[in-house]
Amino acid sequence: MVAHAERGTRERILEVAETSLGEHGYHGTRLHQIAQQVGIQKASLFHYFSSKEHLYRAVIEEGFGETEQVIRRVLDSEATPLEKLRALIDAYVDMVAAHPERTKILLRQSLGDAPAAQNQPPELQRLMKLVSTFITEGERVQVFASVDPTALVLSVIGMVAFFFTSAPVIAPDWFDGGPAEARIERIKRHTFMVVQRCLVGTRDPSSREAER
Amino acid sequence: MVAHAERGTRERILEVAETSLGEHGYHGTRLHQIAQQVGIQKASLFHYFSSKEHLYRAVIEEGFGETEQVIRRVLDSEATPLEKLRALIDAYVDMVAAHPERTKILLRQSLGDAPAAQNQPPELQRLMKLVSTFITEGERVQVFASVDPTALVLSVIGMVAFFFTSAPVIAPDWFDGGPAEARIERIKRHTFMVVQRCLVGTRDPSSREAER
DNA sequence: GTCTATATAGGGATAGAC
DNA sequence: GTCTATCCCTATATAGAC
Repeated sequence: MVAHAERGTRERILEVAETSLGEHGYHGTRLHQIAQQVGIQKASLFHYFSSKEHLYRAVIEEGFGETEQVIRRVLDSEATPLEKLRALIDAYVDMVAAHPERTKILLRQSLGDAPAAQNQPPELQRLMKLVSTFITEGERVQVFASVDPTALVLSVIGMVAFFFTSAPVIAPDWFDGGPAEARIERIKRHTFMVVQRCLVGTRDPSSREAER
Repeated sequence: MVAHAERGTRERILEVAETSLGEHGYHGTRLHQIAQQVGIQKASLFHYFSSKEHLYRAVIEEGFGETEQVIRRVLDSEATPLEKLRALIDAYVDMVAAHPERTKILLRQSLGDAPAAQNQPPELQRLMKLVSTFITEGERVQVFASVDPTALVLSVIGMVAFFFTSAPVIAPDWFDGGPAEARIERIKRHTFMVVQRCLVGTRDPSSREAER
């Protein structure tokens, strides 16, 4: 929102840490390297974050906070459920594409990459609820076909995250073919296709219009 | 296939290591703990594997080898493409359910959880090709609708893996409700539903029967 | 093949000057 | 608020006896 040509050291640390945590995971991340990339000494990190674990928390919270805002903005908008669905997927895919490291952290987090105690991230669960409630509501109003909403949301999160984080490794030909925008479009289209066929389903749209 | 009441120490190490690597990732895994769980001294591990990295490779190879066998068996069987599709999903879901740790390793591996050099696992890429070729073939013979086969395979891998590895953390209510068998069935049904709607698509089955 | 003991290194974290 | 120096611990790996 604000032009920040001059970002504070704290922000730079968070940014570099996000990349490193995504790339190497919590245990694979070296504070030494973060400091080096920021251009300060390792000891100086401890002026901003009292421990590696605190730094990790800060990164997580920033990432999820932003994601949640994006989701909420879409859900609170004035639009039909189907439009919201598309907007939701668009926004999510854009976010993942713009911040693949953040997505990797999300995936790692849900694989149990955390330092012991804090394995249950309330942020993630809250996000889940938010979206699956939307789908349940759509079902209730008979706009969506009846499916397991949680399963569907999990599917989409897993699928899209997998596209951007794992596909480069296990299907490089597919991923690297063409420019980034084309890839993003392709993934949006595919994802929406899948969701739509599940939620609007086998009945074709024309017959559904008549239904109401 | 063979009754193995007496397994060698090497096998026990591999088993324990698989669990630990799945749970904590490469960098989070402590050889000390593996040894402890096996019931030997840490130093004894080095009699079987010359380094942590070699142990990691061995675990990976064993896991993927078995997975590939399962997939091949299904693809080589005598069955219609649609039956194979269902068998493929069933087999994959069963495998993931039986070895969630192995699946976590797969996910971690594709997130880049490897010790530097070996980031490109040929096993994974080979597996991908195997399945997407099957789908392409089905398309060519006009049994399947025309979709991006790679995207679809990635979707299924990502989705199912996510169900078993991440859902327990981010949607515990959904995951833990009821006995394991019911959960596995639920996931199979959902996954097949998604794939079927994508591949067999909007045309309904009755009209397709007439087609051939 | 398994042990005890030890080498060696690297990583997180602190102390204290500037 | 950033630095240098250093503490302390833990982790991988090796040496060599049994």
